[in-house]
Parts: sequence; C-alpha cells; structure tokens
Amino acid sequence: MKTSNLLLATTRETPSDAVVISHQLMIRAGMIRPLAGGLYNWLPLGLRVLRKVEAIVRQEMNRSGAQEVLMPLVQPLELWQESGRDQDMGQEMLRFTDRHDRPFVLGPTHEEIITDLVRREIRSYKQLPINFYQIQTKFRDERRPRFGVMRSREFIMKDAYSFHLSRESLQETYEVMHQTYSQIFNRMGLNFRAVQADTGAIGGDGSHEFHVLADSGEDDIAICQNSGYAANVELAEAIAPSQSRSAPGQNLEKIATPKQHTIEEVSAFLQQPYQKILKTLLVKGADPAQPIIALVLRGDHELNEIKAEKHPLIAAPLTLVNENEIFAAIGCNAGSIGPVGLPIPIICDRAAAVCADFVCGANQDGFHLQGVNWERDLPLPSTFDLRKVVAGDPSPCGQGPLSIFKGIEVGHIFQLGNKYSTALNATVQNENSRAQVLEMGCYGIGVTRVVAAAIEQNHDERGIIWPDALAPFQVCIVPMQMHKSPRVAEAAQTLYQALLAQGVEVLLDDRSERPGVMFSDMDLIGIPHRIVISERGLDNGLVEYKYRREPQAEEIPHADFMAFLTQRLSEGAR
RNA sequence: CGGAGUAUAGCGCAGUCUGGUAGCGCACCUGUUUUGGGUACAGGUGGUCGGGGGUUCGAAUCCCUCUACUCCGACCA
Repeated sequence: MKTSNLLLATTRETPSDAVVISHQLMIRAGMIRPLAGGLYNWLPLGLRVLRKVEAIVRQEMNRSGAQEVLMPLVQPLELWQESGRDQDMGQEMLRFTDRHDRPFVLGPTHEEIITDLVRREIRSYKQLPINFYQIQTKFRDERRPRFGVMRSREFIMKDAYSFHLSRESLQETYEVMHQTYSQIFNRMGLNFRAVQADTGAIGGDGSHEFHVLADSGEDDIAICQNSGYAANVELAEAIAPSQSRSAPGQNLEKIATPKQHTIEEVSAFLQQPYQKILKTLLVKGADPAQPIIALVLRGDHELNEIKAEKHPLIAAPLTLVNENEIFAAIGCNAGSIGPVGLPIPIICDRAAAVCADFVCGANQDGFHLQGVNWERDLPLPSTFDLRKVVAGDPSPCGQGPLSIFKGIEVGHIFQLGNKYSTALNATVQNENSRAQVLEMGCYGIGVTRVVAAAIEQNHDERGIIWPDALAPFQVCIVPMQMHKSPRVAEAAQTLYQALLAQGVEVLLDDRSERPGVMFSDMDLIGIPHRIVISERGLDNGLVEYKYRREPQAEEIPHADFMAFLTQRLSEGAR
C-alpha cells in the first residue's frame, strides 16, 4: 500500500471529548471516527488492525476444535421471554418491532439463539461435546458509552458456546478455552493475566476473566508475583490475619469529637492511625426480621460489596442504609456509629476482629470511644471476609504478598451449567435413550475492545506502538525527497516491490510531505519497522532502520539489508 | 437514571455578561519557499452561530422550548 492510496486521516489535535489515551490516539491516527454516542466508523487503518485481531482469534478458535457459525444481530424477543432474560436485560437491550408489529431486539449476546439452534440440531449425545463460535456485532444500549471503542454501544465480540453431557466434559472444554485464550493474547503480544472472577448471578463452577494490564483499566486485579495467582479484587479473599489479638492495654474512654465524622477527620483529631479506627456501615438485611445489619471494618480497609452480599444476613444487591434510616434506628448520624451497644446484628471483618485498643463511634453524635476491646467491652461478633484486599496483603495462595494492578477486561470464560438449556429445554438423548439437559459453557472476547486495550498498553508521547501481530502494516518506507531525487524514488520503489513480493505488509509513504510530517505520521500510527531511504544513505551504501519501540535508528549496509529485515520481522512476530 | 456542563467553519476555540459588519489557530486549496522531526510567507475556499418559537428597528448574544453530545455518579459481559 502507498500512502497516496490510503485514507491517512491523521490529525494533530485531539478531540476534546476523548479522555482515555486509546480513544485519543485512535482518532488522531485516523483509525475511527465517531458517528453518534457509542457508535464509530472504522476507517481503513483501524479496520486493518481489527481484522488482525479477528484473524488471530479465528485461527486459534479453529485450532481448538470450535466451529464457526454466524447468528443474526436481530433476534425475536420471544426467545428472550422464553429464557426469562427479557426482564433481566432491561433497557440495555434495544427493542423494536418490524412492519408486522412483531417484537425484535438487537442482540446484546447470543446465548438464547445458540441454545435454540442446538436444541433443534443436536439430538444425540454422540454429537457432544461441541463448541460453536462466531465473530459478530453486538449491541448494548449502554447507559453511558465512554472511552471510545472500549465501552461503545455497538461492538464486535467473539462469542463461543460449548455443550456437554456432563460437568466433567464442560470442565475439559473450559480448560481448552483457557489455554486457547492464553495463546490468543500471547500471540497478540499483550501483557495479560487470566484472573479468577466472580460468577455473578448465574453461579456455576468457574469463571476467569482475561485482563490486559494497563493503568487506565477499570478493574482492579490482585496478583501474587510468586505463584501466578490472580483474581479480580471483587473475588480475592482477604485471608484471616495470622496474628492473634493483643491483650487490652487501655481503658475504655468516651471522648468528645465534635464534628469529626470521616476516618480521616477522626484520625487527625485523635492522632490515631487509620488501622486503629473501626468504621461501622449499615446495610439492608436479607431477613425482614433483621432489616438492618452493621458491618465493621478497619478504617484503612474498604468494603467489598460483592463479598458482603454473599453473606446470608445481607440483602443482595448490597444496599447502604440512608441517613434518615440510620438516625431513626440508632439516633446518630453515619459518622458516629460504633459496634458497642449496637442493637442490631453485627458482622465484623476478620481484620477488624483482631484489633485491640481501637477507636469507634459512640452511637452519639460528637462522641467516639477510645481504648475499646472486643470481649472486654463488647462481645466479639461473627466474622466474615468483608473487605477488599489491598497491596501487601498475604495472598490466598500462601506464597507471598498481593500486588494490585489495573486491568482491562478483554475476555471472559464461564461455566454456565444448565441455566439456558433448562429454560429453553435443550436436551439430547443419552446412552439410555432418555432426554438429558445439556451442560453449557460460554467464552467471550471483546474484539473491538482488544484494539483499544492494546493501545492503552502500548503507546508513547508520539503515538501508538503496535505489537507486530496487530500492526496495520509491518513496515513503512519513508523516502527523503523522493519527488526530487530519482535515485531515492527508484531505491524506495525497488525495496517496496521486493517486500511486497515477500508478502510483507509494507506502507510506502510516497506523499510529497516534509520528512517531519512523514516521521510524525508513521510514529503516530505505530508501524513497528521503519526504513528511511535517502540520498545520504545511498551515497554511503546504507539503509536506515528503526524499530518503533527502540529509541535509536541503525544504519545497515545495503547488501545485508533484506536479510537483516527478515530477521527483525521474524523476531517481531515471535 | 440522578447531578453538572457544552453546542459558533472539518478539528480546537474566542465572541454571549453589556444586542449593532461572524473571528482566531490547525486542516484544506493556489503560488513561492523549505527539505532528516508537524517549515515560512502571501492569497484563497469553507458558517442556517444545534433545531423551533418569542422579545426587539435589529439576536450567535436576551427569554421559552426541543434535541444532541460530554463529564461526574449509579450501573455493567
């Protein structure tokens, strides 16, 4: 490809509404253009990258034994009513009617469709296990699309669905998908982690998310560097403290703390560290007889809502009690609650349970208690893992401390069990000629999101730095003064043709632009391998080569150049 | 969905308070210049000032209304 034939729609300025770097760079590099909220046109350069991602996904899915299908974006609402998810999806699913007034939806996902297909086509256990996938557009009417293609309304997803007679078979395919996903993201050259994930409302035995590590990620991931343990912070267990509680050393004392509410304020006022102060949060209870439950955590710890709502006494979804209800129940405001003498059930985080001589609210505005000790001043309540893990916590694997990283979720694999197959009555005949409900797994990759995530992880102040496997072109040729120098023009053309003949994806910048413009554009769009052809180089029998990721260019003797470049290209593709 | 904000040339913005000839930078076109990191000069194209309604001799500017977009929050494979 020559730049004269390519819509190289680079811009110097960043649109003001793009806040994350990938969104800014995708627009500046001319990969995408916004059409409407959460909807984007993919320009030629961006589409080349998107196709790279798809190709790798497709190859590896095929290699895993999965079969590609294509299911409609438009789906009858009826199937969603049959599965019961019509209600669950709510406004996120775009609904409309056709000319005959029949209700349809734009598919936010395809579990219902594939399950319907399978119940019609798969009759015998002998056809199992089977795994179908597609690379298809989804539409989710996000409340708030943002971050460009990272969270858009229309996006491309690879989704796969496997069907099994047994849990064991499902587990096997799940493992295969786990390996396949690792292979996919490795081939893409991304720094990622497979992390244990919450299975959410669907339940089931296992779920892993695949996260690309990047500071701009929306999710927190706890990683143990020693063992490779990785879990979403939502899930990561804060293991019980190994040290036991110290003996009481102070007397219980009630202190006036006028207008001190937050942990920060109380800490400064009483000159006590955060971890000596316990906070008490009131949440709604699951049992109407116990409508309010108190949760006690150390001041430096944060409540993990996902964990908390798994407690049988706590209502799910977790709901904090509002100020009015707090005052009605306790007689003070939120910043002054404490566990001492509290007339409602108390659940204490395990770390808070080993605190001694701590500070807490006195259940009276303007007062705190100091020198409080469990079992001496109040009974030790039941304990539970309520908090989010923090960096430095011991890992549940027992092999070292946890670090916290930010991640962008690009893949999710899930053992669904029989939720959809039961709802839609997807069965096969088993060996005993009896109808048996299928076990099901689902496996997604956010194809468009991968493109953005790759940029989040690979960029500098000049622009994108594509991993070789995702780059829209492998090589760019930047000739100096090509339009004035027949020698340069000829050398550039010769090299261009030679690379094309070898099947290298090469972009020749044949524009009559200043060198600075060409360099800036090539850096911005992130072509990994850059070759500069100049009079100066030709005079000395040298060709300049620069790898986008490296700071320095090198001069290579002309005679050795093709071999050199071939070597560099194979290293990049490694 | 709650809160806040924005809408003026393809992009980024000023002008709005205090009504009176629609501007700047980038981009684009012409020409000259320059040629190893977004060059310089000169000239030029491009606008229903988001839509509708109102006030006024006169509205980008004041009032009403609608729409779209963005940010924060809540939510989320």
